[in-house]
Amino acid sequence: MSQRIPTSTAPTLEAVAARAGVSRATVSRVVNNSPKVTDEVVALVNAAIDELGYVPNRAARSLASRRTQAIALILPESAAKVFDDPFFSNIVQGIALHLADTEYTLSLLIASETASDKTRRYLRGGNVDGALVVSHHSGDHSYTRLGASIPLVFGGRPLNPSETDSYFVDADNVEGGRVATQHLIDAGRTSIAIISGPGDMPAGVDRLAGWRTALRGARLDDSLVEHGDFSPQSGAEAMRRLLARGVPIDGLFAANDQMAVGAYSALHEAGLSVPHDVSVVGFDNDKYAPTATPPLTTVNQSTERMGAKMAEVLIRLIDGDESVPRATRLPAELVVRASTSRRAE
Amino acid sequence: MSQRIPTSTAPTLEAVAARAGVSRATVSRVVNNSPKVTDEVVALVNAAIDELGYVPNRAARSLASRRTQAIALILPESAAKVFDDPFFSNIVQGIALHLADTEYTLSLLIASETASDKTRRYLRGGNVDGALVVSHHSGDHSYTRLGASIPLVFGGRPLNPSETDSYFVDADNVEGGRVATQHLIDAGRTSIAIISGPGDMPAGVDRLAGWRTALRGARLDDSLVEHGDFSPQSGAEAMRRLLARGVPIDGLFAANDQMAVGAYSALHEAGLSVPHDVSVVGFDNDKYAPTATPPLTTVNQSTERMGAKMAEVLIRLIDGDESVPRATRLPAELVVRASTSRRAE
DNA sequence: CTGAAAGCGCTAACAC
DNA sequence: GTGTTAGCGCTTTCAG
Repeated sequence: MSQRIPTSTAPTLEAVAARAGVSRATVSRVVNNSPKVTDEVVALVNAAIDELGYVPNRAARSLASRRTQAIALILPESAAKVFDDPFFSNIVQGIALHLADTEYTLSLLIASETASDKTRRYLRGGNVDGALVVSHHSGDHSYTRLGASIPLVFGGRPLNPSETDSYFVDADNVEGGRVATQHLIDAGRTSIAIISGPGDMPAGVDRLAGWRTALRGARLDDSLVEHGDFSPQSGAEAMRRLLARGVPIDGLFAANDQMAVGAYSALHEAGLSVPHDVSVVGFDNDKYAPTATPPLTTVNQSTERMGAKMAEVLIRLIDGDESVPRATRLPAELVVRASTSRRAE
Repeated sequence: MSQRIPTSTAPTLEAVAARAGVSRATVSRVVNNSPKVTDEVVALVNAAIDELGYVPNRAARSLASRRTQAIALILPESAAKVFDDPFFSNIVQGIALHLADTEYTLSLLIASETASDKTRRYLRGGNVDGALVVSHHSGDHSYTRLGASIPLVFGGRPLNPSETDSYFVDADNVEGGRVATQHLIDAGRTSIAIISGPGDMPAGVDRLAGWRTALRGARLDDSLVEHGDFSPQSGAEAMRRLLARGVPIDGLFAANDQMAVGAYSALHEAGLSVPHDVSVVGFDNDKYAPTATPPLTTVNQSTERMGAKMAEVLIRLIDGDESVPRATRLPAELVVRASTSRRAE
């Protein structure tokens, strides 16, 4: 009554073999879709499998084949805020959904920076066939070295060019920033500021680069730059600093939606209306964007698709596919909402 | 160049044994903290482990010990919205953080209702030592049967009393509902309505029961009930129906924050002010609560702690702890904000 | 195309 | 306390 009896009900491959009147090797072949088995035998074995409700034991399989059929997702952020951020949520979701169609299992590792040693051991211990590393910060590319012992795919490009030999998938931040800014330009805005991200985060750097490209292309001033840390508060503060410069501003590109919304309040304080006085474009198309007042024009980077793509690339890597490019960039598309409008002539 | 060479660098237990001059069994004992090993030998073995950078192979260990050191988290919701909901995000986080202190690994399973057969197979295939099942809906207790073959812990109590023999951890919704309502009563409110959840969701039912208990205790009318589906829209609609009854209402308890916020707009339409005319209490203390206008008084159910508790209970179950109670209820605490005020005399 | 045999790396009785 | 001996359930050469 009190012991957990080992599930004697779990049929083994051997039982299936006996039931089907073949050898264990053959059953194994069928289970693994080996092409070299007669159709008849396949049917026979499958019947036995169904009758017995056989499910292969993953540990045994993994021990014998030296593959785990599992991949790790490492979230090195300060754990406390990991899931608050829609960015992470969506990535996880994209990964999970992609994996649902495969035989792979997802192991979630929240590696607080201090525990990253434990994490390393885990990854090197043959627990997973590969790992996905996601972070907003670039420092977390400290995992890079592990790439030698196990396939690794990063979400977001590495900041450091010397680490350019790691695999990553990233939104096309440069192009996204360019398109966002061009939209402002096309609407007749001529004094366009940016609230950029921290200088050590590739996403921020790249979006800034896109903004600059667009402005230079239109021969407009590209000196209206302030930095935030992607939080709404920092967006509001950056906006105040921009306004304090005394230069009239009629367009704003914020490197993410949260800062854009923060900027809203600073603009409001200053008696400026959005989009009339200042048109605003954000980035991310997170769930606050459509419900902001006014709804925010932004760049959609489909984080979910990014997660799926990361999983896809990793699996190809695990399968030894040599043709996978180091960098995969996902297209960024503009989503126009009410925060931008043509400038009245 | 093109093959993924098996990590020949991974030292085995045998190598450690040789290095330390002991048997493999002894190394195994040390690795597993067996009490019956001399301190000297332990030191010797650990030294060898460090020098070699030995990491036990999980598959082998699991095959031999018949334990996987992994647990599954099953999210049976329509996958699309799983991570949008802070409820899930926080639970996952709580689980992940708790597990970080253990030897257990978390496998994420997003089981779309249709795929639940694949999920069952997975769970029965000896892939995990136990599983956590989280859902807003009660139908998902369809996993209950699996409880016989593998330890299972549910998030949220089962709706059906016949399933009362499964393990679950839940917020104390009844008490939470009572406290929320009592707060309104204490503030001098005498006509207190509720926007409850769907009748088939335990959380809704329990919160309603708490509301009723408080009102009856104060001998107040408990007929002002309308149901919503936990969405803001449904909250607004339910509020309109309540107002349409023609009975003056000066207090409202909404079964979750999102419906409370929905009710805000309906009250606003009707020209009623919060908290002056109608004081409002929500439930969940989700992230919209503090930023609503006015900030919402609500019941905090600490979903993150719930996740952690679920993991804790499951692990105790896996360890054969017989003393774990079937039900674990987490205290719900009132968080007072500006949406409630004393009624002017 | 199928079977036989040899492990994968570790744990768990059982002896000593 | 420590070593010996069997496997855990599966994959994988190697024959046939």
